[in-house]
Amino acid sequence: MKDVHRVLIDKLREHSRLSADDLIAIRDLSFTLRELESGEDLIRQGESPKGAALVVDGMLGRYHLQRDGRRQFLSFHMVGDLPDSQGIFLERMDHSLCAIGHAVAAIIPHREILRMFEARPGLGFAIWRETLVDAAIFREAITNNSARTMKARMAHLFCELFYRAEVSKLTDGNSMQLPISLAQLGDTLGMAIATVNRTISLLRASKTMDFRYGVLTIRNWQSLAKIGEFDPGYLHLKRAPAR
Amino acid sequence: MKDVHRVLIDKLREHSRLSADDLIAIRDLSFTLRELESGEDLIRQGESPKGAALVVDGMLGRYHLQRDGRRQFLSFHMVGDLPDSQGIFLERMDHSLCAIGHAVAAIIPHREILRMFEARPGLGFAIWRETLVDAAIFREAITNNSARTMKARMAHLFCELFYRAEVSKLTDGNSMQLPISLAQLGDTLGMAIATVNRTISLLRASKTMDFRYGVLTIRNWQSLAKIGEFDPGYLHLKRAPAR
DNA sequence: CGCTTTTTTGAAGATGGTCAATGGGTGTGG
DNA sequence: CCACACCCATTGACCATCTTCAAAAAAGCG
Repeated sequence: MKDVHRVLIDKLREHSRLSADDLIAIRDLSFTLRELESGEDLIRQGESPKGAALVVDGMLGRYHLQRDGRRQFLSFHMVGDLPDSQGIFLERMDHSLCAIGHAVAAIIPHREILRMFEARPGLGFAIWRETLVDAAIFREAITNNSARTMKARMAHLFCELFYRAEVSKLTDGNSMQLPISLAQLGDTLGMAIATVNRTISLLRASKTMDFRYGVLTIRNWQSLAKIGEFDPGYLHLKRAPAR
Repeated sequence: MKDVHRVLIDKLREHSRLSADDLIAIRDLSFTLRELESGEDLIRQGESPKGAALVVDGMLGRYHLQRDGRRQFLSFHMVGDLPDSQGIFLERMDHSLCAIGHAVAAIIPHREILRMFEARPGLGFAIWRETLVDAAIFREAITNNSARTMKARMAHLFCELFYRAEVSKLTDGNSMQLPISLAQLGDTLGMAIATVNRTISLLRASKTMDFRYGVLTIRNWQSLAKIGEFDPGYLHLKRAPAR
């Protein structure tokens, strides 16, 4: 069984110093586990959650549901992320949250989180910081989907996901689990599924990466990062991987 | 002379209740005024600001500077906004901030803001909430630039700007100041300048809006909102305009 | 009033979307 | 164990849209 509190602690320690009292405060948080099958929604646009989700296993994705029923994916979240921490202060969800592949989330009641913030402001600042990095990732997505070529766009997304996974020790050598379909990639990068396929073929041909069976493999990080114009500064990480 | 503290108080009151002590804490904040001419940078990508800017007059814009020198605008900020409040917790700027037309900003030292958060957590929550709405606006921009037609994209941007301006009482009837060039609109929406012009012509022809001489005029809000698929929910405003 | 910047318009070409068909892999039920 | 069905990936062809390039008109500025 996974230590849920530990997952949060490790995540916050990626950038913030936690005191002994901070650790106690985190360990005091209660939660309920929720297991999700691939594609299942954890919360939907318009709803008002009473708790915040912590990714404990697998991956979650945020998406806007459009009028015509199509989806626009906004971001992907891995173990340790708090993908709907905004719900603590914003009443209604302006987007939905679903499982990308099989996933497990711990739901922590807002009221306990707020109590923790009052008692230990530093923890509030640490989580605030998380939400700010989130925003930086959104900003980068705006630029990615608005100003880059299809090839660069896709390379950038893969670079970001792999880099973040590596920082959180979720990679396996040069590979990582990424149980996402081409259609979902299209809904993320704003391209038609045919283009997604052709673009992936191009990247494969360039020997910089491979993506098959829900597994992303990096073959040449330097080249891939160059193609995707990937500069990890916007992730605001203190402890960057060696690459 | 404008009352800088009042600008911030009014902004926070758009969604948060402030106590008498909160008001005192805000009034205790010191600041330095900075006047910017059109296009001038307030802070650049990579720098580490020591204070946060509050828009006191005019408009500021955030943008990514790309390798090839082109810009991608990320958001626009009006009187009352704190466009770089993220700088309080994130060391380095991952984007730049410039004046859109003539503008005035008040720079408030981070250290005083942090002291205020410790003393009055509720004010921290109010500003945190601001940064979360910011993130929601970024999310909407991802969807806008990735999944909408050129016409819808532009209509949506104009709807958002006008709606936000109206909430902050910055409109003049059906018009607002928007001293932005077509080239900048292109760098915002991810379209070539020729397309920007042709798209604006389309919207003009539809009698839903006009945009000339740095002034945006709404002629038919309902239609424009429909064209842009604009639903203000993501702005998380408590007090919505009558429209 | 002359200069610069911005807007406007036209035409050609590139790019990506749409549509349609094929193939591979997996799971189910007979 | 095989047949079938379904989902997803793959590929090709055509077409619509947007970008690029170029040039003229209009507006802003000293």
